Amino acid sequence: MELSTIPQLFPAFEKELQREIQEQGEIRFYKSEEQLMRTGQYFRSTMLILNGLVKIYREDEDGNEFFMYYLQPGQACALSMVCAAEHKRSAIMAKAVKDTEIIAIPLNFMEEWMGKYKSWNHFVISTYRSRFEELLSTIDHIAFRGMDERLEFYLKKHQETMRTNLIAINHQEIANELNSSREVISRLLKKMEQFGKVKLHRNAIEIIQL
Amino acid sequence: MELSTIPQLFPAFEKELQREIQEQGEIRFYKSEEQLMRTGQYFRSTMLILNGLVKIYREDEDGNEFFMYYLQPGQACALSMVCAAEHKRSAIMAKAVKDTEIIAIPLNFMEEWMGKYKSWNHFVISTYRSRFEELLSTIDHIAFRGMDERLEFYLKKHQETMRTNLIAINHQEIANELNSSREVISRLLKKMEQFGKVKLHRNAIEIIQL
DNA sequence: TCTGAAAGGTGACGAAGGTCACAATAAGGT
DNA sequence: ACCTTATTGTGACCTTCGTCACCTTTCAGA
Repeated sequence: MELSTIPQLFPAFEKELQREIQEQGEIRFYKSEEQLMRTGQYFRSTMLILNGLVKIYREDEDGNEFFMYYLQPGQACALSMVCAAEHKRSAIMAKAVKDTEIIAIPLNFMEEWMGKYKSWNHFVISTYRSRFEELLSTIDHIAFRGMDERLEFYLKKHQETMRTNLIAINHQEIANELNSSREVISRLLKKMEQFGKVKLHRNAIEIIQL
Repeated sequence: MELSTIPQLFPAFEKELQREIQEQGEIRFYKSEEQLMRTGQYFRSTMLILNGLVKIYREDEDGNEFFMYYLQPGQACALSMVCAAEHKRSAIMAKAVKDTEIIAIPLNFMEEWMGKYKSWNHFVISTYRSRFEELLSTIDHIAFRGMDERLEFYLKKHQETMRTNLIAINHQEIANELNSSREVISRLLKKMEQFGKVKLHRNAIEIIQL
C-alpha cells in the first residue's frame, strides 16, 4: 500500500524524492491509543503520517497532559523535526487515535534532502509554519478564553477532524485533554445541552449546533 | 555601522549573502516603545534585528495583549516569515523596548535566497525552531502554572535579557503583559518581597533572589 | 512649597474553576 | 436477573484571580 500512498499524499515531492522516501523510510504501525512518542524521548527520525490520525499533547513534569493539535495523513510532526535536528529530548507526546501508519525518515536523510530536494525543503518549512499557527491559536484559547469556550472549540475540532457528529469520548478524558477536571466538564456540557448545542449520551456526545 | 554589524551578527552567512542583505535590505530605526508591527497588518518583508531589543506580543480581538518572547540582535521574527510567505495578516504585535535598528528583507529575496544560500535556509529553519520552543514554553506556563510562578518567570526573563537586577517597570505594565490586573500583580509582588525575593521601588523592581 | 497626577496599597466581593464526597445510572459479564 | 464497575450528576466548599472603591505615597512641575 505504501507504493500508492506516498505519491498520493505527497504529490508535490519529486518522483526521485518519493522513491527515496520509500527506500529509506521505515514504515511503522500503531494501534489506536498507542503512543508514537513520549515526553523525554530522543528522536532519531522524523515521522510522516500515512494514514490514521494522531493527537499531539504537551505534558508537564507532574504528568498533566494538554491537547494541542491533530496530525492528519500527509502531515509531519514538526516537533520530531525540531528535536531530531537539535538532538534534544521530545517536549511533547503523540498518540494515535485511530490505527495509524507512519513512515519514519532517519535524521541524516532529513538533512541531506533539505539541500537536495526543493520540495522537501518547502515541506519542512511549511510544516513549521502551520504548526506555528496552531500553537498561536492554542495560546489564544488558554490565555484569553474561559473553559466553556475552550470546550466548545475542542468539540468543534473533534467534529471537523473526525467528520462525525457523534463524538465517542467520556468526560474524564476531555478534562484531561483540556487540563481541567471531570466535574467542571460535566457541568459545562450539561449547560451546553440545556442550550441545545449538544445531546449527551453515555460515552458519547452528539453535536447538535455549535 | 551596518557594514560591520552584519558579518558580526550573522557570521554563518556566506560573504555573498551578507553583501546581498546589505544591498537589498532596508535599514529601519525604531525608538524605544515604538511598534514595529501591528496585529492585522500585512507583511512585505521579514525583519532581522541588528541592535536594540524587541518584545513580541499576542493580541486578541478585544485588545488584550500578552507577552510571548524577546527578540535579540542576530535574531529574526519568525512570524514575519510565516506571514510574509503566506500573505497573511500579522497575528502578533512587536514593540521595541530599546532604541532598535532592524534590516527589512523583501519577501521575494527571502524566497530566492532559500534556494540560493544554504546558510539562509538554515537560518530560517533554526529561527522557526527556536521560536517554536519559546511558544511551547509559553504554553506550559499559562496552561500549567499559576500567576505567581508566571510572574517570577517573567521577572527572571527580563533580568536575563536586560542583564540587570533593577527592572524599570510599573505594576500596571506587568499586569498587561501577563494579561492579569494591577492589583493581583501588586499583591503577588508584595508577597515576593516578604519572601525576600525582590525589593520594591517606585517604578522599579530590584531582583534579590529568584 | 503646593498641588495634581501617577503609582502603589488594601479590603470587599464575585465568578470561574478545582476538589471532595457521595448519589444515581447504565452496561456488560456471569 | 444480579452484581460489579464505569460513568455521570450534584452539592458543598475552597482557592485563585479579576473588579471595584477608595486610600496613601511619591514626585515633578508650577
